[in-house]
Amino acid sequence: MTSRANPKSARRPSAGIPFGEPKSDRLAALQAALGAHAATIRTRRGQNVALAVEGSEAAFIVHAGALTLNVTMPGTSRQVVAILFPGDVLRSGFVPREAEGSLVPASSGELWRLRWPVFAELLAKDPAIASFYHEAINRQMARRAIHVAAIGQFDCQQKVATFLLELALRTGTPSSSGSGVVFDMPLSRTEIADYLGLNADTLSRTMSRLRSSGVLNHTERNRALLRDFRALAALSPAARALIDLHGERQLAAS
Amino acid sequence: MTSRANPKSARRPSAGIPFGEPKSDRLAALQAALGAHAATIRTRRGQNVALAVEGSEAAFIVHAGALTLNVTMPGTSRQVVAILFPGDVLRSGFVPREAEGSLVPASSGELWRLRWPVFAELLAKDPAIASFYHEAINRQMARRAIHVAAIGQFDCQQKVATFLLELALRTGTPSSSGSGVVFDMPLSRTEIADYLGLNADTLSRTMSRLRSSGVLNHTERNRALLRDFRALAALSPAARALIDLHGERQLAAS
DNA sequence: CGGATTCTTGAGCATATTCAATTGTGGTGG
DNA sequence: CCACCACAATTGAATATGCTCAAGAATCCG
Repeated sequence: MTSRANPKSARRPSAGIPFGEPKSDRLAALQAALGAHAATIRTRRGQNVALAVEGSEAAFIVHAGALTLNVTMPGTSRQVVAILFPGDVLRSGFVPREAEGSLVPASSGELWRLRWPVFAELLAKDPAIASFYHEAINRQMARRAIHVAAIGQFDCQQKVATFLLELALRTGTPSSSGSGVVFDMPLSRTEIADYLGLNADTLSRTMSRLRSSGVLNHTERNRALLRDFRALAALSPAARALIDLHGERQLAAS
Repeated sequence: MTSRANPKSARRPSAGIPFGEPKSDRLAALQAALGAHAATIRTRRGQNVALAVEGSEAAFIVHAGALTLNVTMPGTSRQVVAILFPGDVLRSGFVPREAEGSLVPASSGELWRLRWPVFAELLAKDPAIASFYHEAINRQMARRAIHVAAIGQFDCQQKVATFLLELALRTGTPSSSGSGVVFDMPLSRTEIADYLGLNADTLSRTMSRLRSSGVLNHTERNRALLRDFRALAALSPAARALIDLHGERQLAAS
């Protein structure tokens, strides 16, 4: 990982856009290191994953698929606190009690679960696991900072643009037809709205506007084609931060 | 630490309200364990604390005082991502690059700083340090979840009530005159507004309303007297979650 | 193909923002 | 000690942005 305050980091905002590639090799190595300590959970959209194992704290590692981490305060609608993708880590204590926390798969995938004390032990013993964990926490904290800034300061269109950008960077692949990016839409409109602190109606309107302006294009129900990446990036104040964050791995390889 | 999903945790929402007490003993023990590895930084309100040491990542531990962690996306106003109090931990990687991150003391206090690799080493070697760190991350993640829910879903009054509640629980002490709680207001109106994703004008209006309804009372400039804790708690959907989160230490002692 | 769910879209409304004027506070120097 | 300044906080009136509610269209699923 490059150092944070490197005065001139080798980012190329105008050149190739760095899209997330599966880090399956690294996760596979991790799985080997975790050995028999981790329970594998196959996830299916909408089911509820229990945040604790038999009353004790647990650690989760996302292997495949996407999940939403939700919180609901009494009298208000649900808030999607984070969207978890492969490589992300969750400790059940990250969700406040008395807040109706829930972990809900947005698509089918796989999850590894360990009891926290066991995982803590592994963290102390295995430097590779520790490094993975600290990296993951680092990334997730940074992502949350961007998320907080988005829901706190952005207007509706900026929020939506930021969300689409995030999705494109994390799960998108360059489209076969050249200039665009295609990516899955694992979340429903309501879920996206709850993630962005928006009304579902307002969100729908905004996305329609993006579609009619030619930036976006729904091919199928749960799939999107981003026609103009640059135009979308120009709509999101967080574009540079997001590209920097998600392009990190790509940079290391270049 | 109590297990997260203990079916009937021994919380007493209606009985005594658990206010934060200084954990100076635990922090003192930590300081001893950190030994000569940590640099001590005295903070003064408004100064800017560099997030990196000579270009490499750093870890910070708050010993005294309060700090704001800020992020500013181009074209939008600053967002206060978190307010850090004694016992909180920050790794410079938690702040996304390209987001104009800054760490700014809200009051005078003290900060310990280590190079990240050194701290990571200590984490692996010293179980007490590891446990402290994981606890801190746990708490901060949970707090951020509440914060996200607040800026995403709450209306103006709920946001303000939640903020005041958080401050009262984290830094307040029962007032000498009996029923109230007094606490410092380390943040300016603008900073509070940026923390809550509100306009400073709107915030001021809302606080005036709370004051005229008798819940709140400014004694001096940077000090507040919370007259009616229960009334304020009733205004915040996050009240239960916050009390649960900040009352934990108190419970352990009881 | 029908029924349920999700998504879209419009019209009216409410809440928070903007902008500007005013008051209050703290610091500095005469 | 007071006058002065700069800055922070308060408040009002007008505006705008996103929300609510309700109806219709599209999509999914059995």
